[in-house]
Amino acid sequence: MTVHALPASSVPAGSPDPALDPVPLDPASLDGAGRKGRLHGAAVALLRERIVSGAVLPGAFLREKELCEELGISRTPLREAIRTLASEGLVRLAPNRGAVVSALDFSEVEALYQAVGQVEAGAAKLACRVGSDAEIAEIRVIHHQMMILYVRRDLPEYLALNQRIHRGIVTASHNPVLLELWELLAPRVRRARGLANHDPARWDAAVREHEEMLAALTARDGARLSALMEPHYLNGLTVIKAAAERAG
Amino acid sequence: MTVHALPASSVPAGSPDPALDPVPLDPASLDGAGRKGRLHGAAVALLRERIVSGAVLPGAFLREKELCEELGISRTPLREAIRTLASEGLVRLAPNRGAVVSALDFSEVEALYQAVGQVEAGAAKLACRVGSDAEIAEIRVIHHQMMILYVRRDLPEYLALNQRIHRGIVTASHNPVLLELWELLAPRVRRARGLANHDPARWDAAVREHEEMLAALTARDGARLSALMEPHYLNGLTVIKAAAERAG
DNA sequence: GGCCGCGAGCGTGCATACAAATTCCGCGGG
DNA sequence: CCCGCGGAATTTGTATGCACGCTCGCGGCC
Repeated sequence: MTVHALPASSVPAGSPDPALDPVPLDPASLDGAGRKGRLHGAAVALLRERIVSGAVLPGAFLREKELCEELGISRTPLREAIRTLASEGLVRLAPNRGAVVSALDFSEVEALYQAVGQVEAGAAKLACRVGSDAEIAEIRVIHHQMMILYVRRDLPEYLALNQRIHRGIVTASHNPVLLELWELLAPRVRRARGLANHDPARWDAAVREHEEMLAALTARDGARLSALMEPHYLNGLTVIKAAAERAG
Repeated sequence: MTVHALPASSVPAGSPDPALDPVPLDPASLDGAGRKGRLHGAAVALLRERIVSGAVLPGAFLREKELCEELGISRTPLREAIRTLASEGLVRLAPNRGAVVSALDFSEVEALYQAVGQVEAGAAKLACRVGSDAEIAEIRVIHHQMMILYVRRDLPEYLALNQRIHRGIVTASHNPVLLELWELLAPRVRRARGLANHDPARWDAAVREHEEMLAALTARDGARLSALMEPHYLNGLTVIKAAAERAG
């Protein structure tokens, strides 16, 4: 797993000292997901993307001073950003010793997928009961768009729409707590997914499962949709397990 | 809105100005649940207890300066504490407008109970599969202790053991993510429970359900235990709904 | 030669000062 | 009498300085 040892992926190698190049933040990371102030939310988004994408390795320490100079912000918003990441489970906080990017062994991923599957299964039951026709129709539209990307073998865009479908089902449950749990786990899922290169056979199977899921959702068969979604994530676990065993 | 006239439950009324009485924090709140430093963790525990117990009403603003003077700490750890509470869903963060204690109407509680029931149902299945005999035996012990408190009509202690049983089942699932989700939701559950005075009829029904749950757990019948636990919370919802309708 | 104690360096935890944003109150105009 | 507007006060967001705790390396001791 050759991840670059260079901690910063966004800073070009032109300026040797990041402190002399105080670009206040990458404006591209200024998405609407920021919670409070602009700096805090931007720092969360940037660091989260770095961890999820694997730009920083598990076990790496997040030193405040270093990140402050790199991002061009102060320690106060950075500390709050790190705390937010800790609540998402991406980093672990050691008392008086800072934050370390959490490990991601196979058992953790298995537990994560079980939990997400359970959340989605519960949301699926509710979505079939209380979801609006418009919401289900939108999911169907995204599904078909995703199928186009499947035949085109456009994996990144496929995964993006895939996530939107799953999120849409949880949203259709009209249960803000389930949605909150799902949003909390979503970054970790994206991170785990990056561990294994997507297996073509698994991709085909996942598409078939999605076809069945859409049918169950259209029929508003909550029990069937729930039974389909709960193992949906676990089915993909075998690929990750194989990759983890190859990597040691 | 008449939020508590007495801001501090721990500060005796002897000193009119809390700023002149910088008791650094109530040592009783210095429990081990604190995450990082002592001040931050203690502030979290104290504020959380206040919200859960209803000492501060929904919709009340958490003004930083006021709480700082009252707790005798600075704004930095207090802000991190508020952020932790926000991640637990006890307060909501408004950009540039501070933190407000989240509302708790019936639909929110219903969503919360559905979510917690789903998490516990998933954990129940796993606990029956991978839980150790020692863990199940401990749950059985607590169950019997709880039954003693039931016949004694000792509601507070009963609820404490009740929570330990539910937590024990999630722990026995050996799934740290499910446990994390459960711990995240637990304060909100305790808070919602305080809304309604416990109904005797519901108490009897809950005890019968717990008897069935213990039987299913002892038999390691995951499907049955899961089917029992998922509606277990929702059954108690009717009492809260009645209380909410009485209160308007 | 190996083990223990100790001090320097580093990094986090906390406190405080400054700045931006929002809200509320008062005033003038319609 | 109601609405719009401007300024001051309050409150959050950010930056920075100080102090404690931890780690690690060196010197002394067994």
